[in-house]
Amino acid sequence: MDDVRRKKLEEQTRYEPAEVEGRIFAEWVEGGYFHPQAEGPPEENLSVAIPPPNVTGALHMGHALNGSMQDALVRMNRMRGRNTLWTLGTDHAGIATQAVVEKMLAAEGATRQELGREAFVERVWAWKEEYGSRIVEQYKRLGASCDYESERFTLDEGYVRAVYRVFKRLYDKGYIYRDHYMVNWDPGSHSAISDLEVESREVEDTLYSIDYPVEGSDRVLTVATVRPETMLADTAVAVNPGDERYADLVGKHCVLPLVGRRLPIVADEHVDPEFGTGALKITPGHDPNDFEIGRKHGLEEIGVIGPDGRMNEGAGERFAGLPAAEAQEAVVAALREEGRLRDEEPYVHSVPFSERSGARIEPLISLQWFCRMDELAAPAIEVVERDEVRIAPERWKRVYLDWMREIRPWCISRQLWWGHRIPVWYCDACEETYVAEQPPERCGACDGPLRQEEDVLDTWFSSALWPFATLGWPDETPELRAFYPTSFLTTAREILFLWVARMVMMGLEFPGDVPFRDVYVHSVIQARDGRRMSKSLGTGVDPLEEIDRHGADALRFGLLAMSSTQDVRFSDAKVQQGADLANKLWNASRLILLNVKFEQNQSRRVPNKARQDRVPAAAVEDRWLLSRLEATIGSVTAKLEEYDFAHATQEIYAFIWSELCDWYLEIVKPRLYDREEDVSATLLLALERVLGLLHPIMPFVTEEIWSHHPSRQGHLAVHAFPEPDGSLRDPEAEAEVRLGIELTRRLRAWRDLVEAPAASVLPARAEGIEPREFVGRLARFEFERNGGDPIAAVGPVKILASTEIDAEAVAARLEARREELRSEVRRAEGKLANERFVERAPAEVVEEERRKLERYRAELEELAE
RNA sequence: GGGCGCAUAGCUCAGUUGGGAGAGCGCCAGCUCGACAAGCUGGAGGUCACAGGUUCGAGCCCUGUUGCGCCCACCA
Repeated sequence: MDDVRRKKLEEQTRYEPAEVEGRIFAEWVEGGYFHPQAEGPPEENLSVAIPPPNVTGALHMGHALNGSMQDALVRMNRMRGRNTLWTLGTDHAGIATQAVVEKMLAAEGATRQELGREAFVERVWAWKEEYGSRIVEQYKRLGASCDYESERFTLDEGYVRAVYRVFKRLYDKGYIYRDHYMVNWDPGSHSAISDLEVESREVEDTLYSIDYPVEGSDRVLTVATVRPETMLADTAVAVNPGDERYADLVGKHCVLPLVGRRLPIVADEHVDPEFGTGALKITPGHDPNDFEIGRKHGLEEIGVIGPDGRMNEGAGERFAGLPAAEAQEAVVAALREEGRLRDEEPYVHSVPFSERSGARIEPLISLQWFCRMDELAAPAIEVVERDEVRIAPERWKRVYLDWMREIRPWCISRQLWWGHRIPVWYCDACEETYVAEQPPERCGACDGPLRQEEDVLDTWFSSALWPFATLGWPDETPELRAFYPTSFLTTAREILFLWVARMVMMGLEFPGDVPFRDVYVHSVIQARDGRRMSKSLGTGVDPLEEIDRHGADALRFGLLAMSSTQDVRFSDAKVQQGADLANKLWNASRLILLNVKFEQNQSRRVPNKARQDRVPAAAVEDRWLLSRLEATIGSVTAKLEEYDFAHATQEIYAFIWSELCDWYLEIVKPRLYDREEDVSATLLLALERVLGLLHPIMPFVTEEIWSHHPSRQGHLAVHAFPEPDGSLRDPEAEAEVRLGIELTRRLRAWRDLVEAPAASVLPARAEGIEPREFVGRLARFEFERNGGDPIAAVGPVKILASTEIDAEAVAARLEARREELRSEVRRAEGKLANERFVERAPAEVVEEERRKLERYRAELEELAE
């Protein structure tokens, strides 16, 4: 060790993540450790495709948690020698990105329409080049070991080819089609959106009851609606076929107030006779249900509200041009004037809103592209049923399957400019349509000019191809051969349908295999107060601030420790715990590295009685430590493999803090200061294995400490992960040291109870056992062969009279313990007196109870006055 | 309307197949012990939401109730 580095170890009593992290990360990247060769079969390799963050995005806690999980598993497998790829990239995020750039334009007083499509798209690209890598840089801060050398983007050249290939093939199979259909129109983003991008919220509206006169009669049908302005588009009135009140009216007509249109009265099961009057106005142009009913009965479809949210010509001169909300007031006023408004009352109901823009959805009929899902879903259902794609926790498997079995056509076209422009060309002259991966020159039929479809594809259409498009599909690339299918996906449940399900369908349809073997659905980290973390609520916790404050390792540890299968509140204490652990490990390492005896040729020595060629004379505590570490490695590794990060972190924390630092280091300090060989070998080996085990979770501090370890050859990031080594297990050593620890604890507790001065060394005599040396040292007792009368007993240890101890405190303590024991004896006796317990409980449980009773009685006797 | 999840220490959460309730933080008391005061040692603190049931025995299994959260769904 050179002097400068040694000096650093000696002087730096606190671990400083800020000083370490940037430097270490640069070393990893320089080492090229994160960029694998495309070799070997996928089942031997490990690959993960990062859920691509939006280019507009900033790293939030969800990314940080997800990234911590993936990185833990990726790093563990890389260290195990698997050829490991973690694909990185970003998503063009159509609506979000377009909105950001439009906002910039607005600040300049411009609009995208003024700019024109081509110039606007150029502006977005320019924006992307400048700001789009922000989130990638933020992943680096987290320590994520992604392959930064081959970053992908859903709009890069190769990716577009994949998207067009998929579109063309699905079109040729007849799955993709164009239709006039009811869609969720988002007036905010000015585009259609899919069902999955709609959320419903409770809204208080007014329910209006309107009288529709029946033609040729003085009867009226009273219908109820919260959106009276849509009555202008009514084309029927429906009643339930079983409703006797209206049986005679079915087949007759109503007259639509204000408009005068004749509306057929139809019978349809959908109508609930219990609701209102049992008569339902039918507006196929502006209500999804009515649309269905309308198609069933062949009703006319009239649109009165346009994509701009204003009434169109169909609404009639009186209302055309008004925004829908104003039109509503005008229609109500007009109805009131005509005496058709029977009633109005407050009404709370759920209303669809756009998740993208927050605007209230305007259902309307428009010409859009759709993708039929039934055929794609069928195999995607099977692979999950057969666990070829395993979804954990189990309950999400059912959620996935339930949704897939009810899947409906997907509206894939968006009225945006930023995205994959749909690869369809129209000939206006002869009405031919061309779908192609490459733009056709001219119309093949009439040689006329072609015009490309204006719409772009839903962003999720391209995201669905992520696991294979990033690997070069549709080409048969070496990357695709080596890394597809990917190994696992960790994700938040909110994109289970939006993204995960669609990847499974597309993976099976195109490369022909599942996109990943495991899906782990992790918890959502809520704000500290239990609300959702959200920018608009101001409840977000910024991961980068946490990294600045506590270090990336601390944040990673904290997030993994607080993760769960259920939602959890963000816990500052867990992040702090991570920071404390990094500091603890740093200081323990200083103690070790500055005191061990080390020579090059003994670096791999393993003290263990089972390894006669090594150090047969190793002390029992050395064997205890290595055995405990071995158990911890096995358990932590298993937990990481089953995505149980919370318990993995807790176990490794407990091992380092309690067993390594609180016990082993304290026990061996005298030997360590003597630079004793066995203890040095034990500590160097243990430290190496601990650093390896913890590295996937806390990569920076472990790498930094490793840089001071005398056995170091190369970076820890590519050092061997500690493999299970059964020869290090030593149950006898574990049992023996455990007894010593127990005794030390009881003796310390006894001292505290009788308020013995902290620095005093008390006289004692051990009977029937020979306590290990450390017991007396750590508990501050001097064991004597003879000595005077005992004044108290702690297990096999008799404590002797001493001027340091208050006799009254001892007496009180003894009486308290006797009372405790008497109570335990009563409890055990009662239990054993219960014949049904003795008869029916398993023999070993009863036997255990008897043993306890004996123990309590023996101790009570020992303490008898 | 359907489905799922959650109620355990002051706080945030663990509790695997039923067999004397745990962690971290916080709190109390004591410690400048040659790594770490972001430390060390000891301690207090819980009718496991409520009510029934099954069982020799229930935080855990069953039924119901209450409260909170999430997802799905076309009742105007």
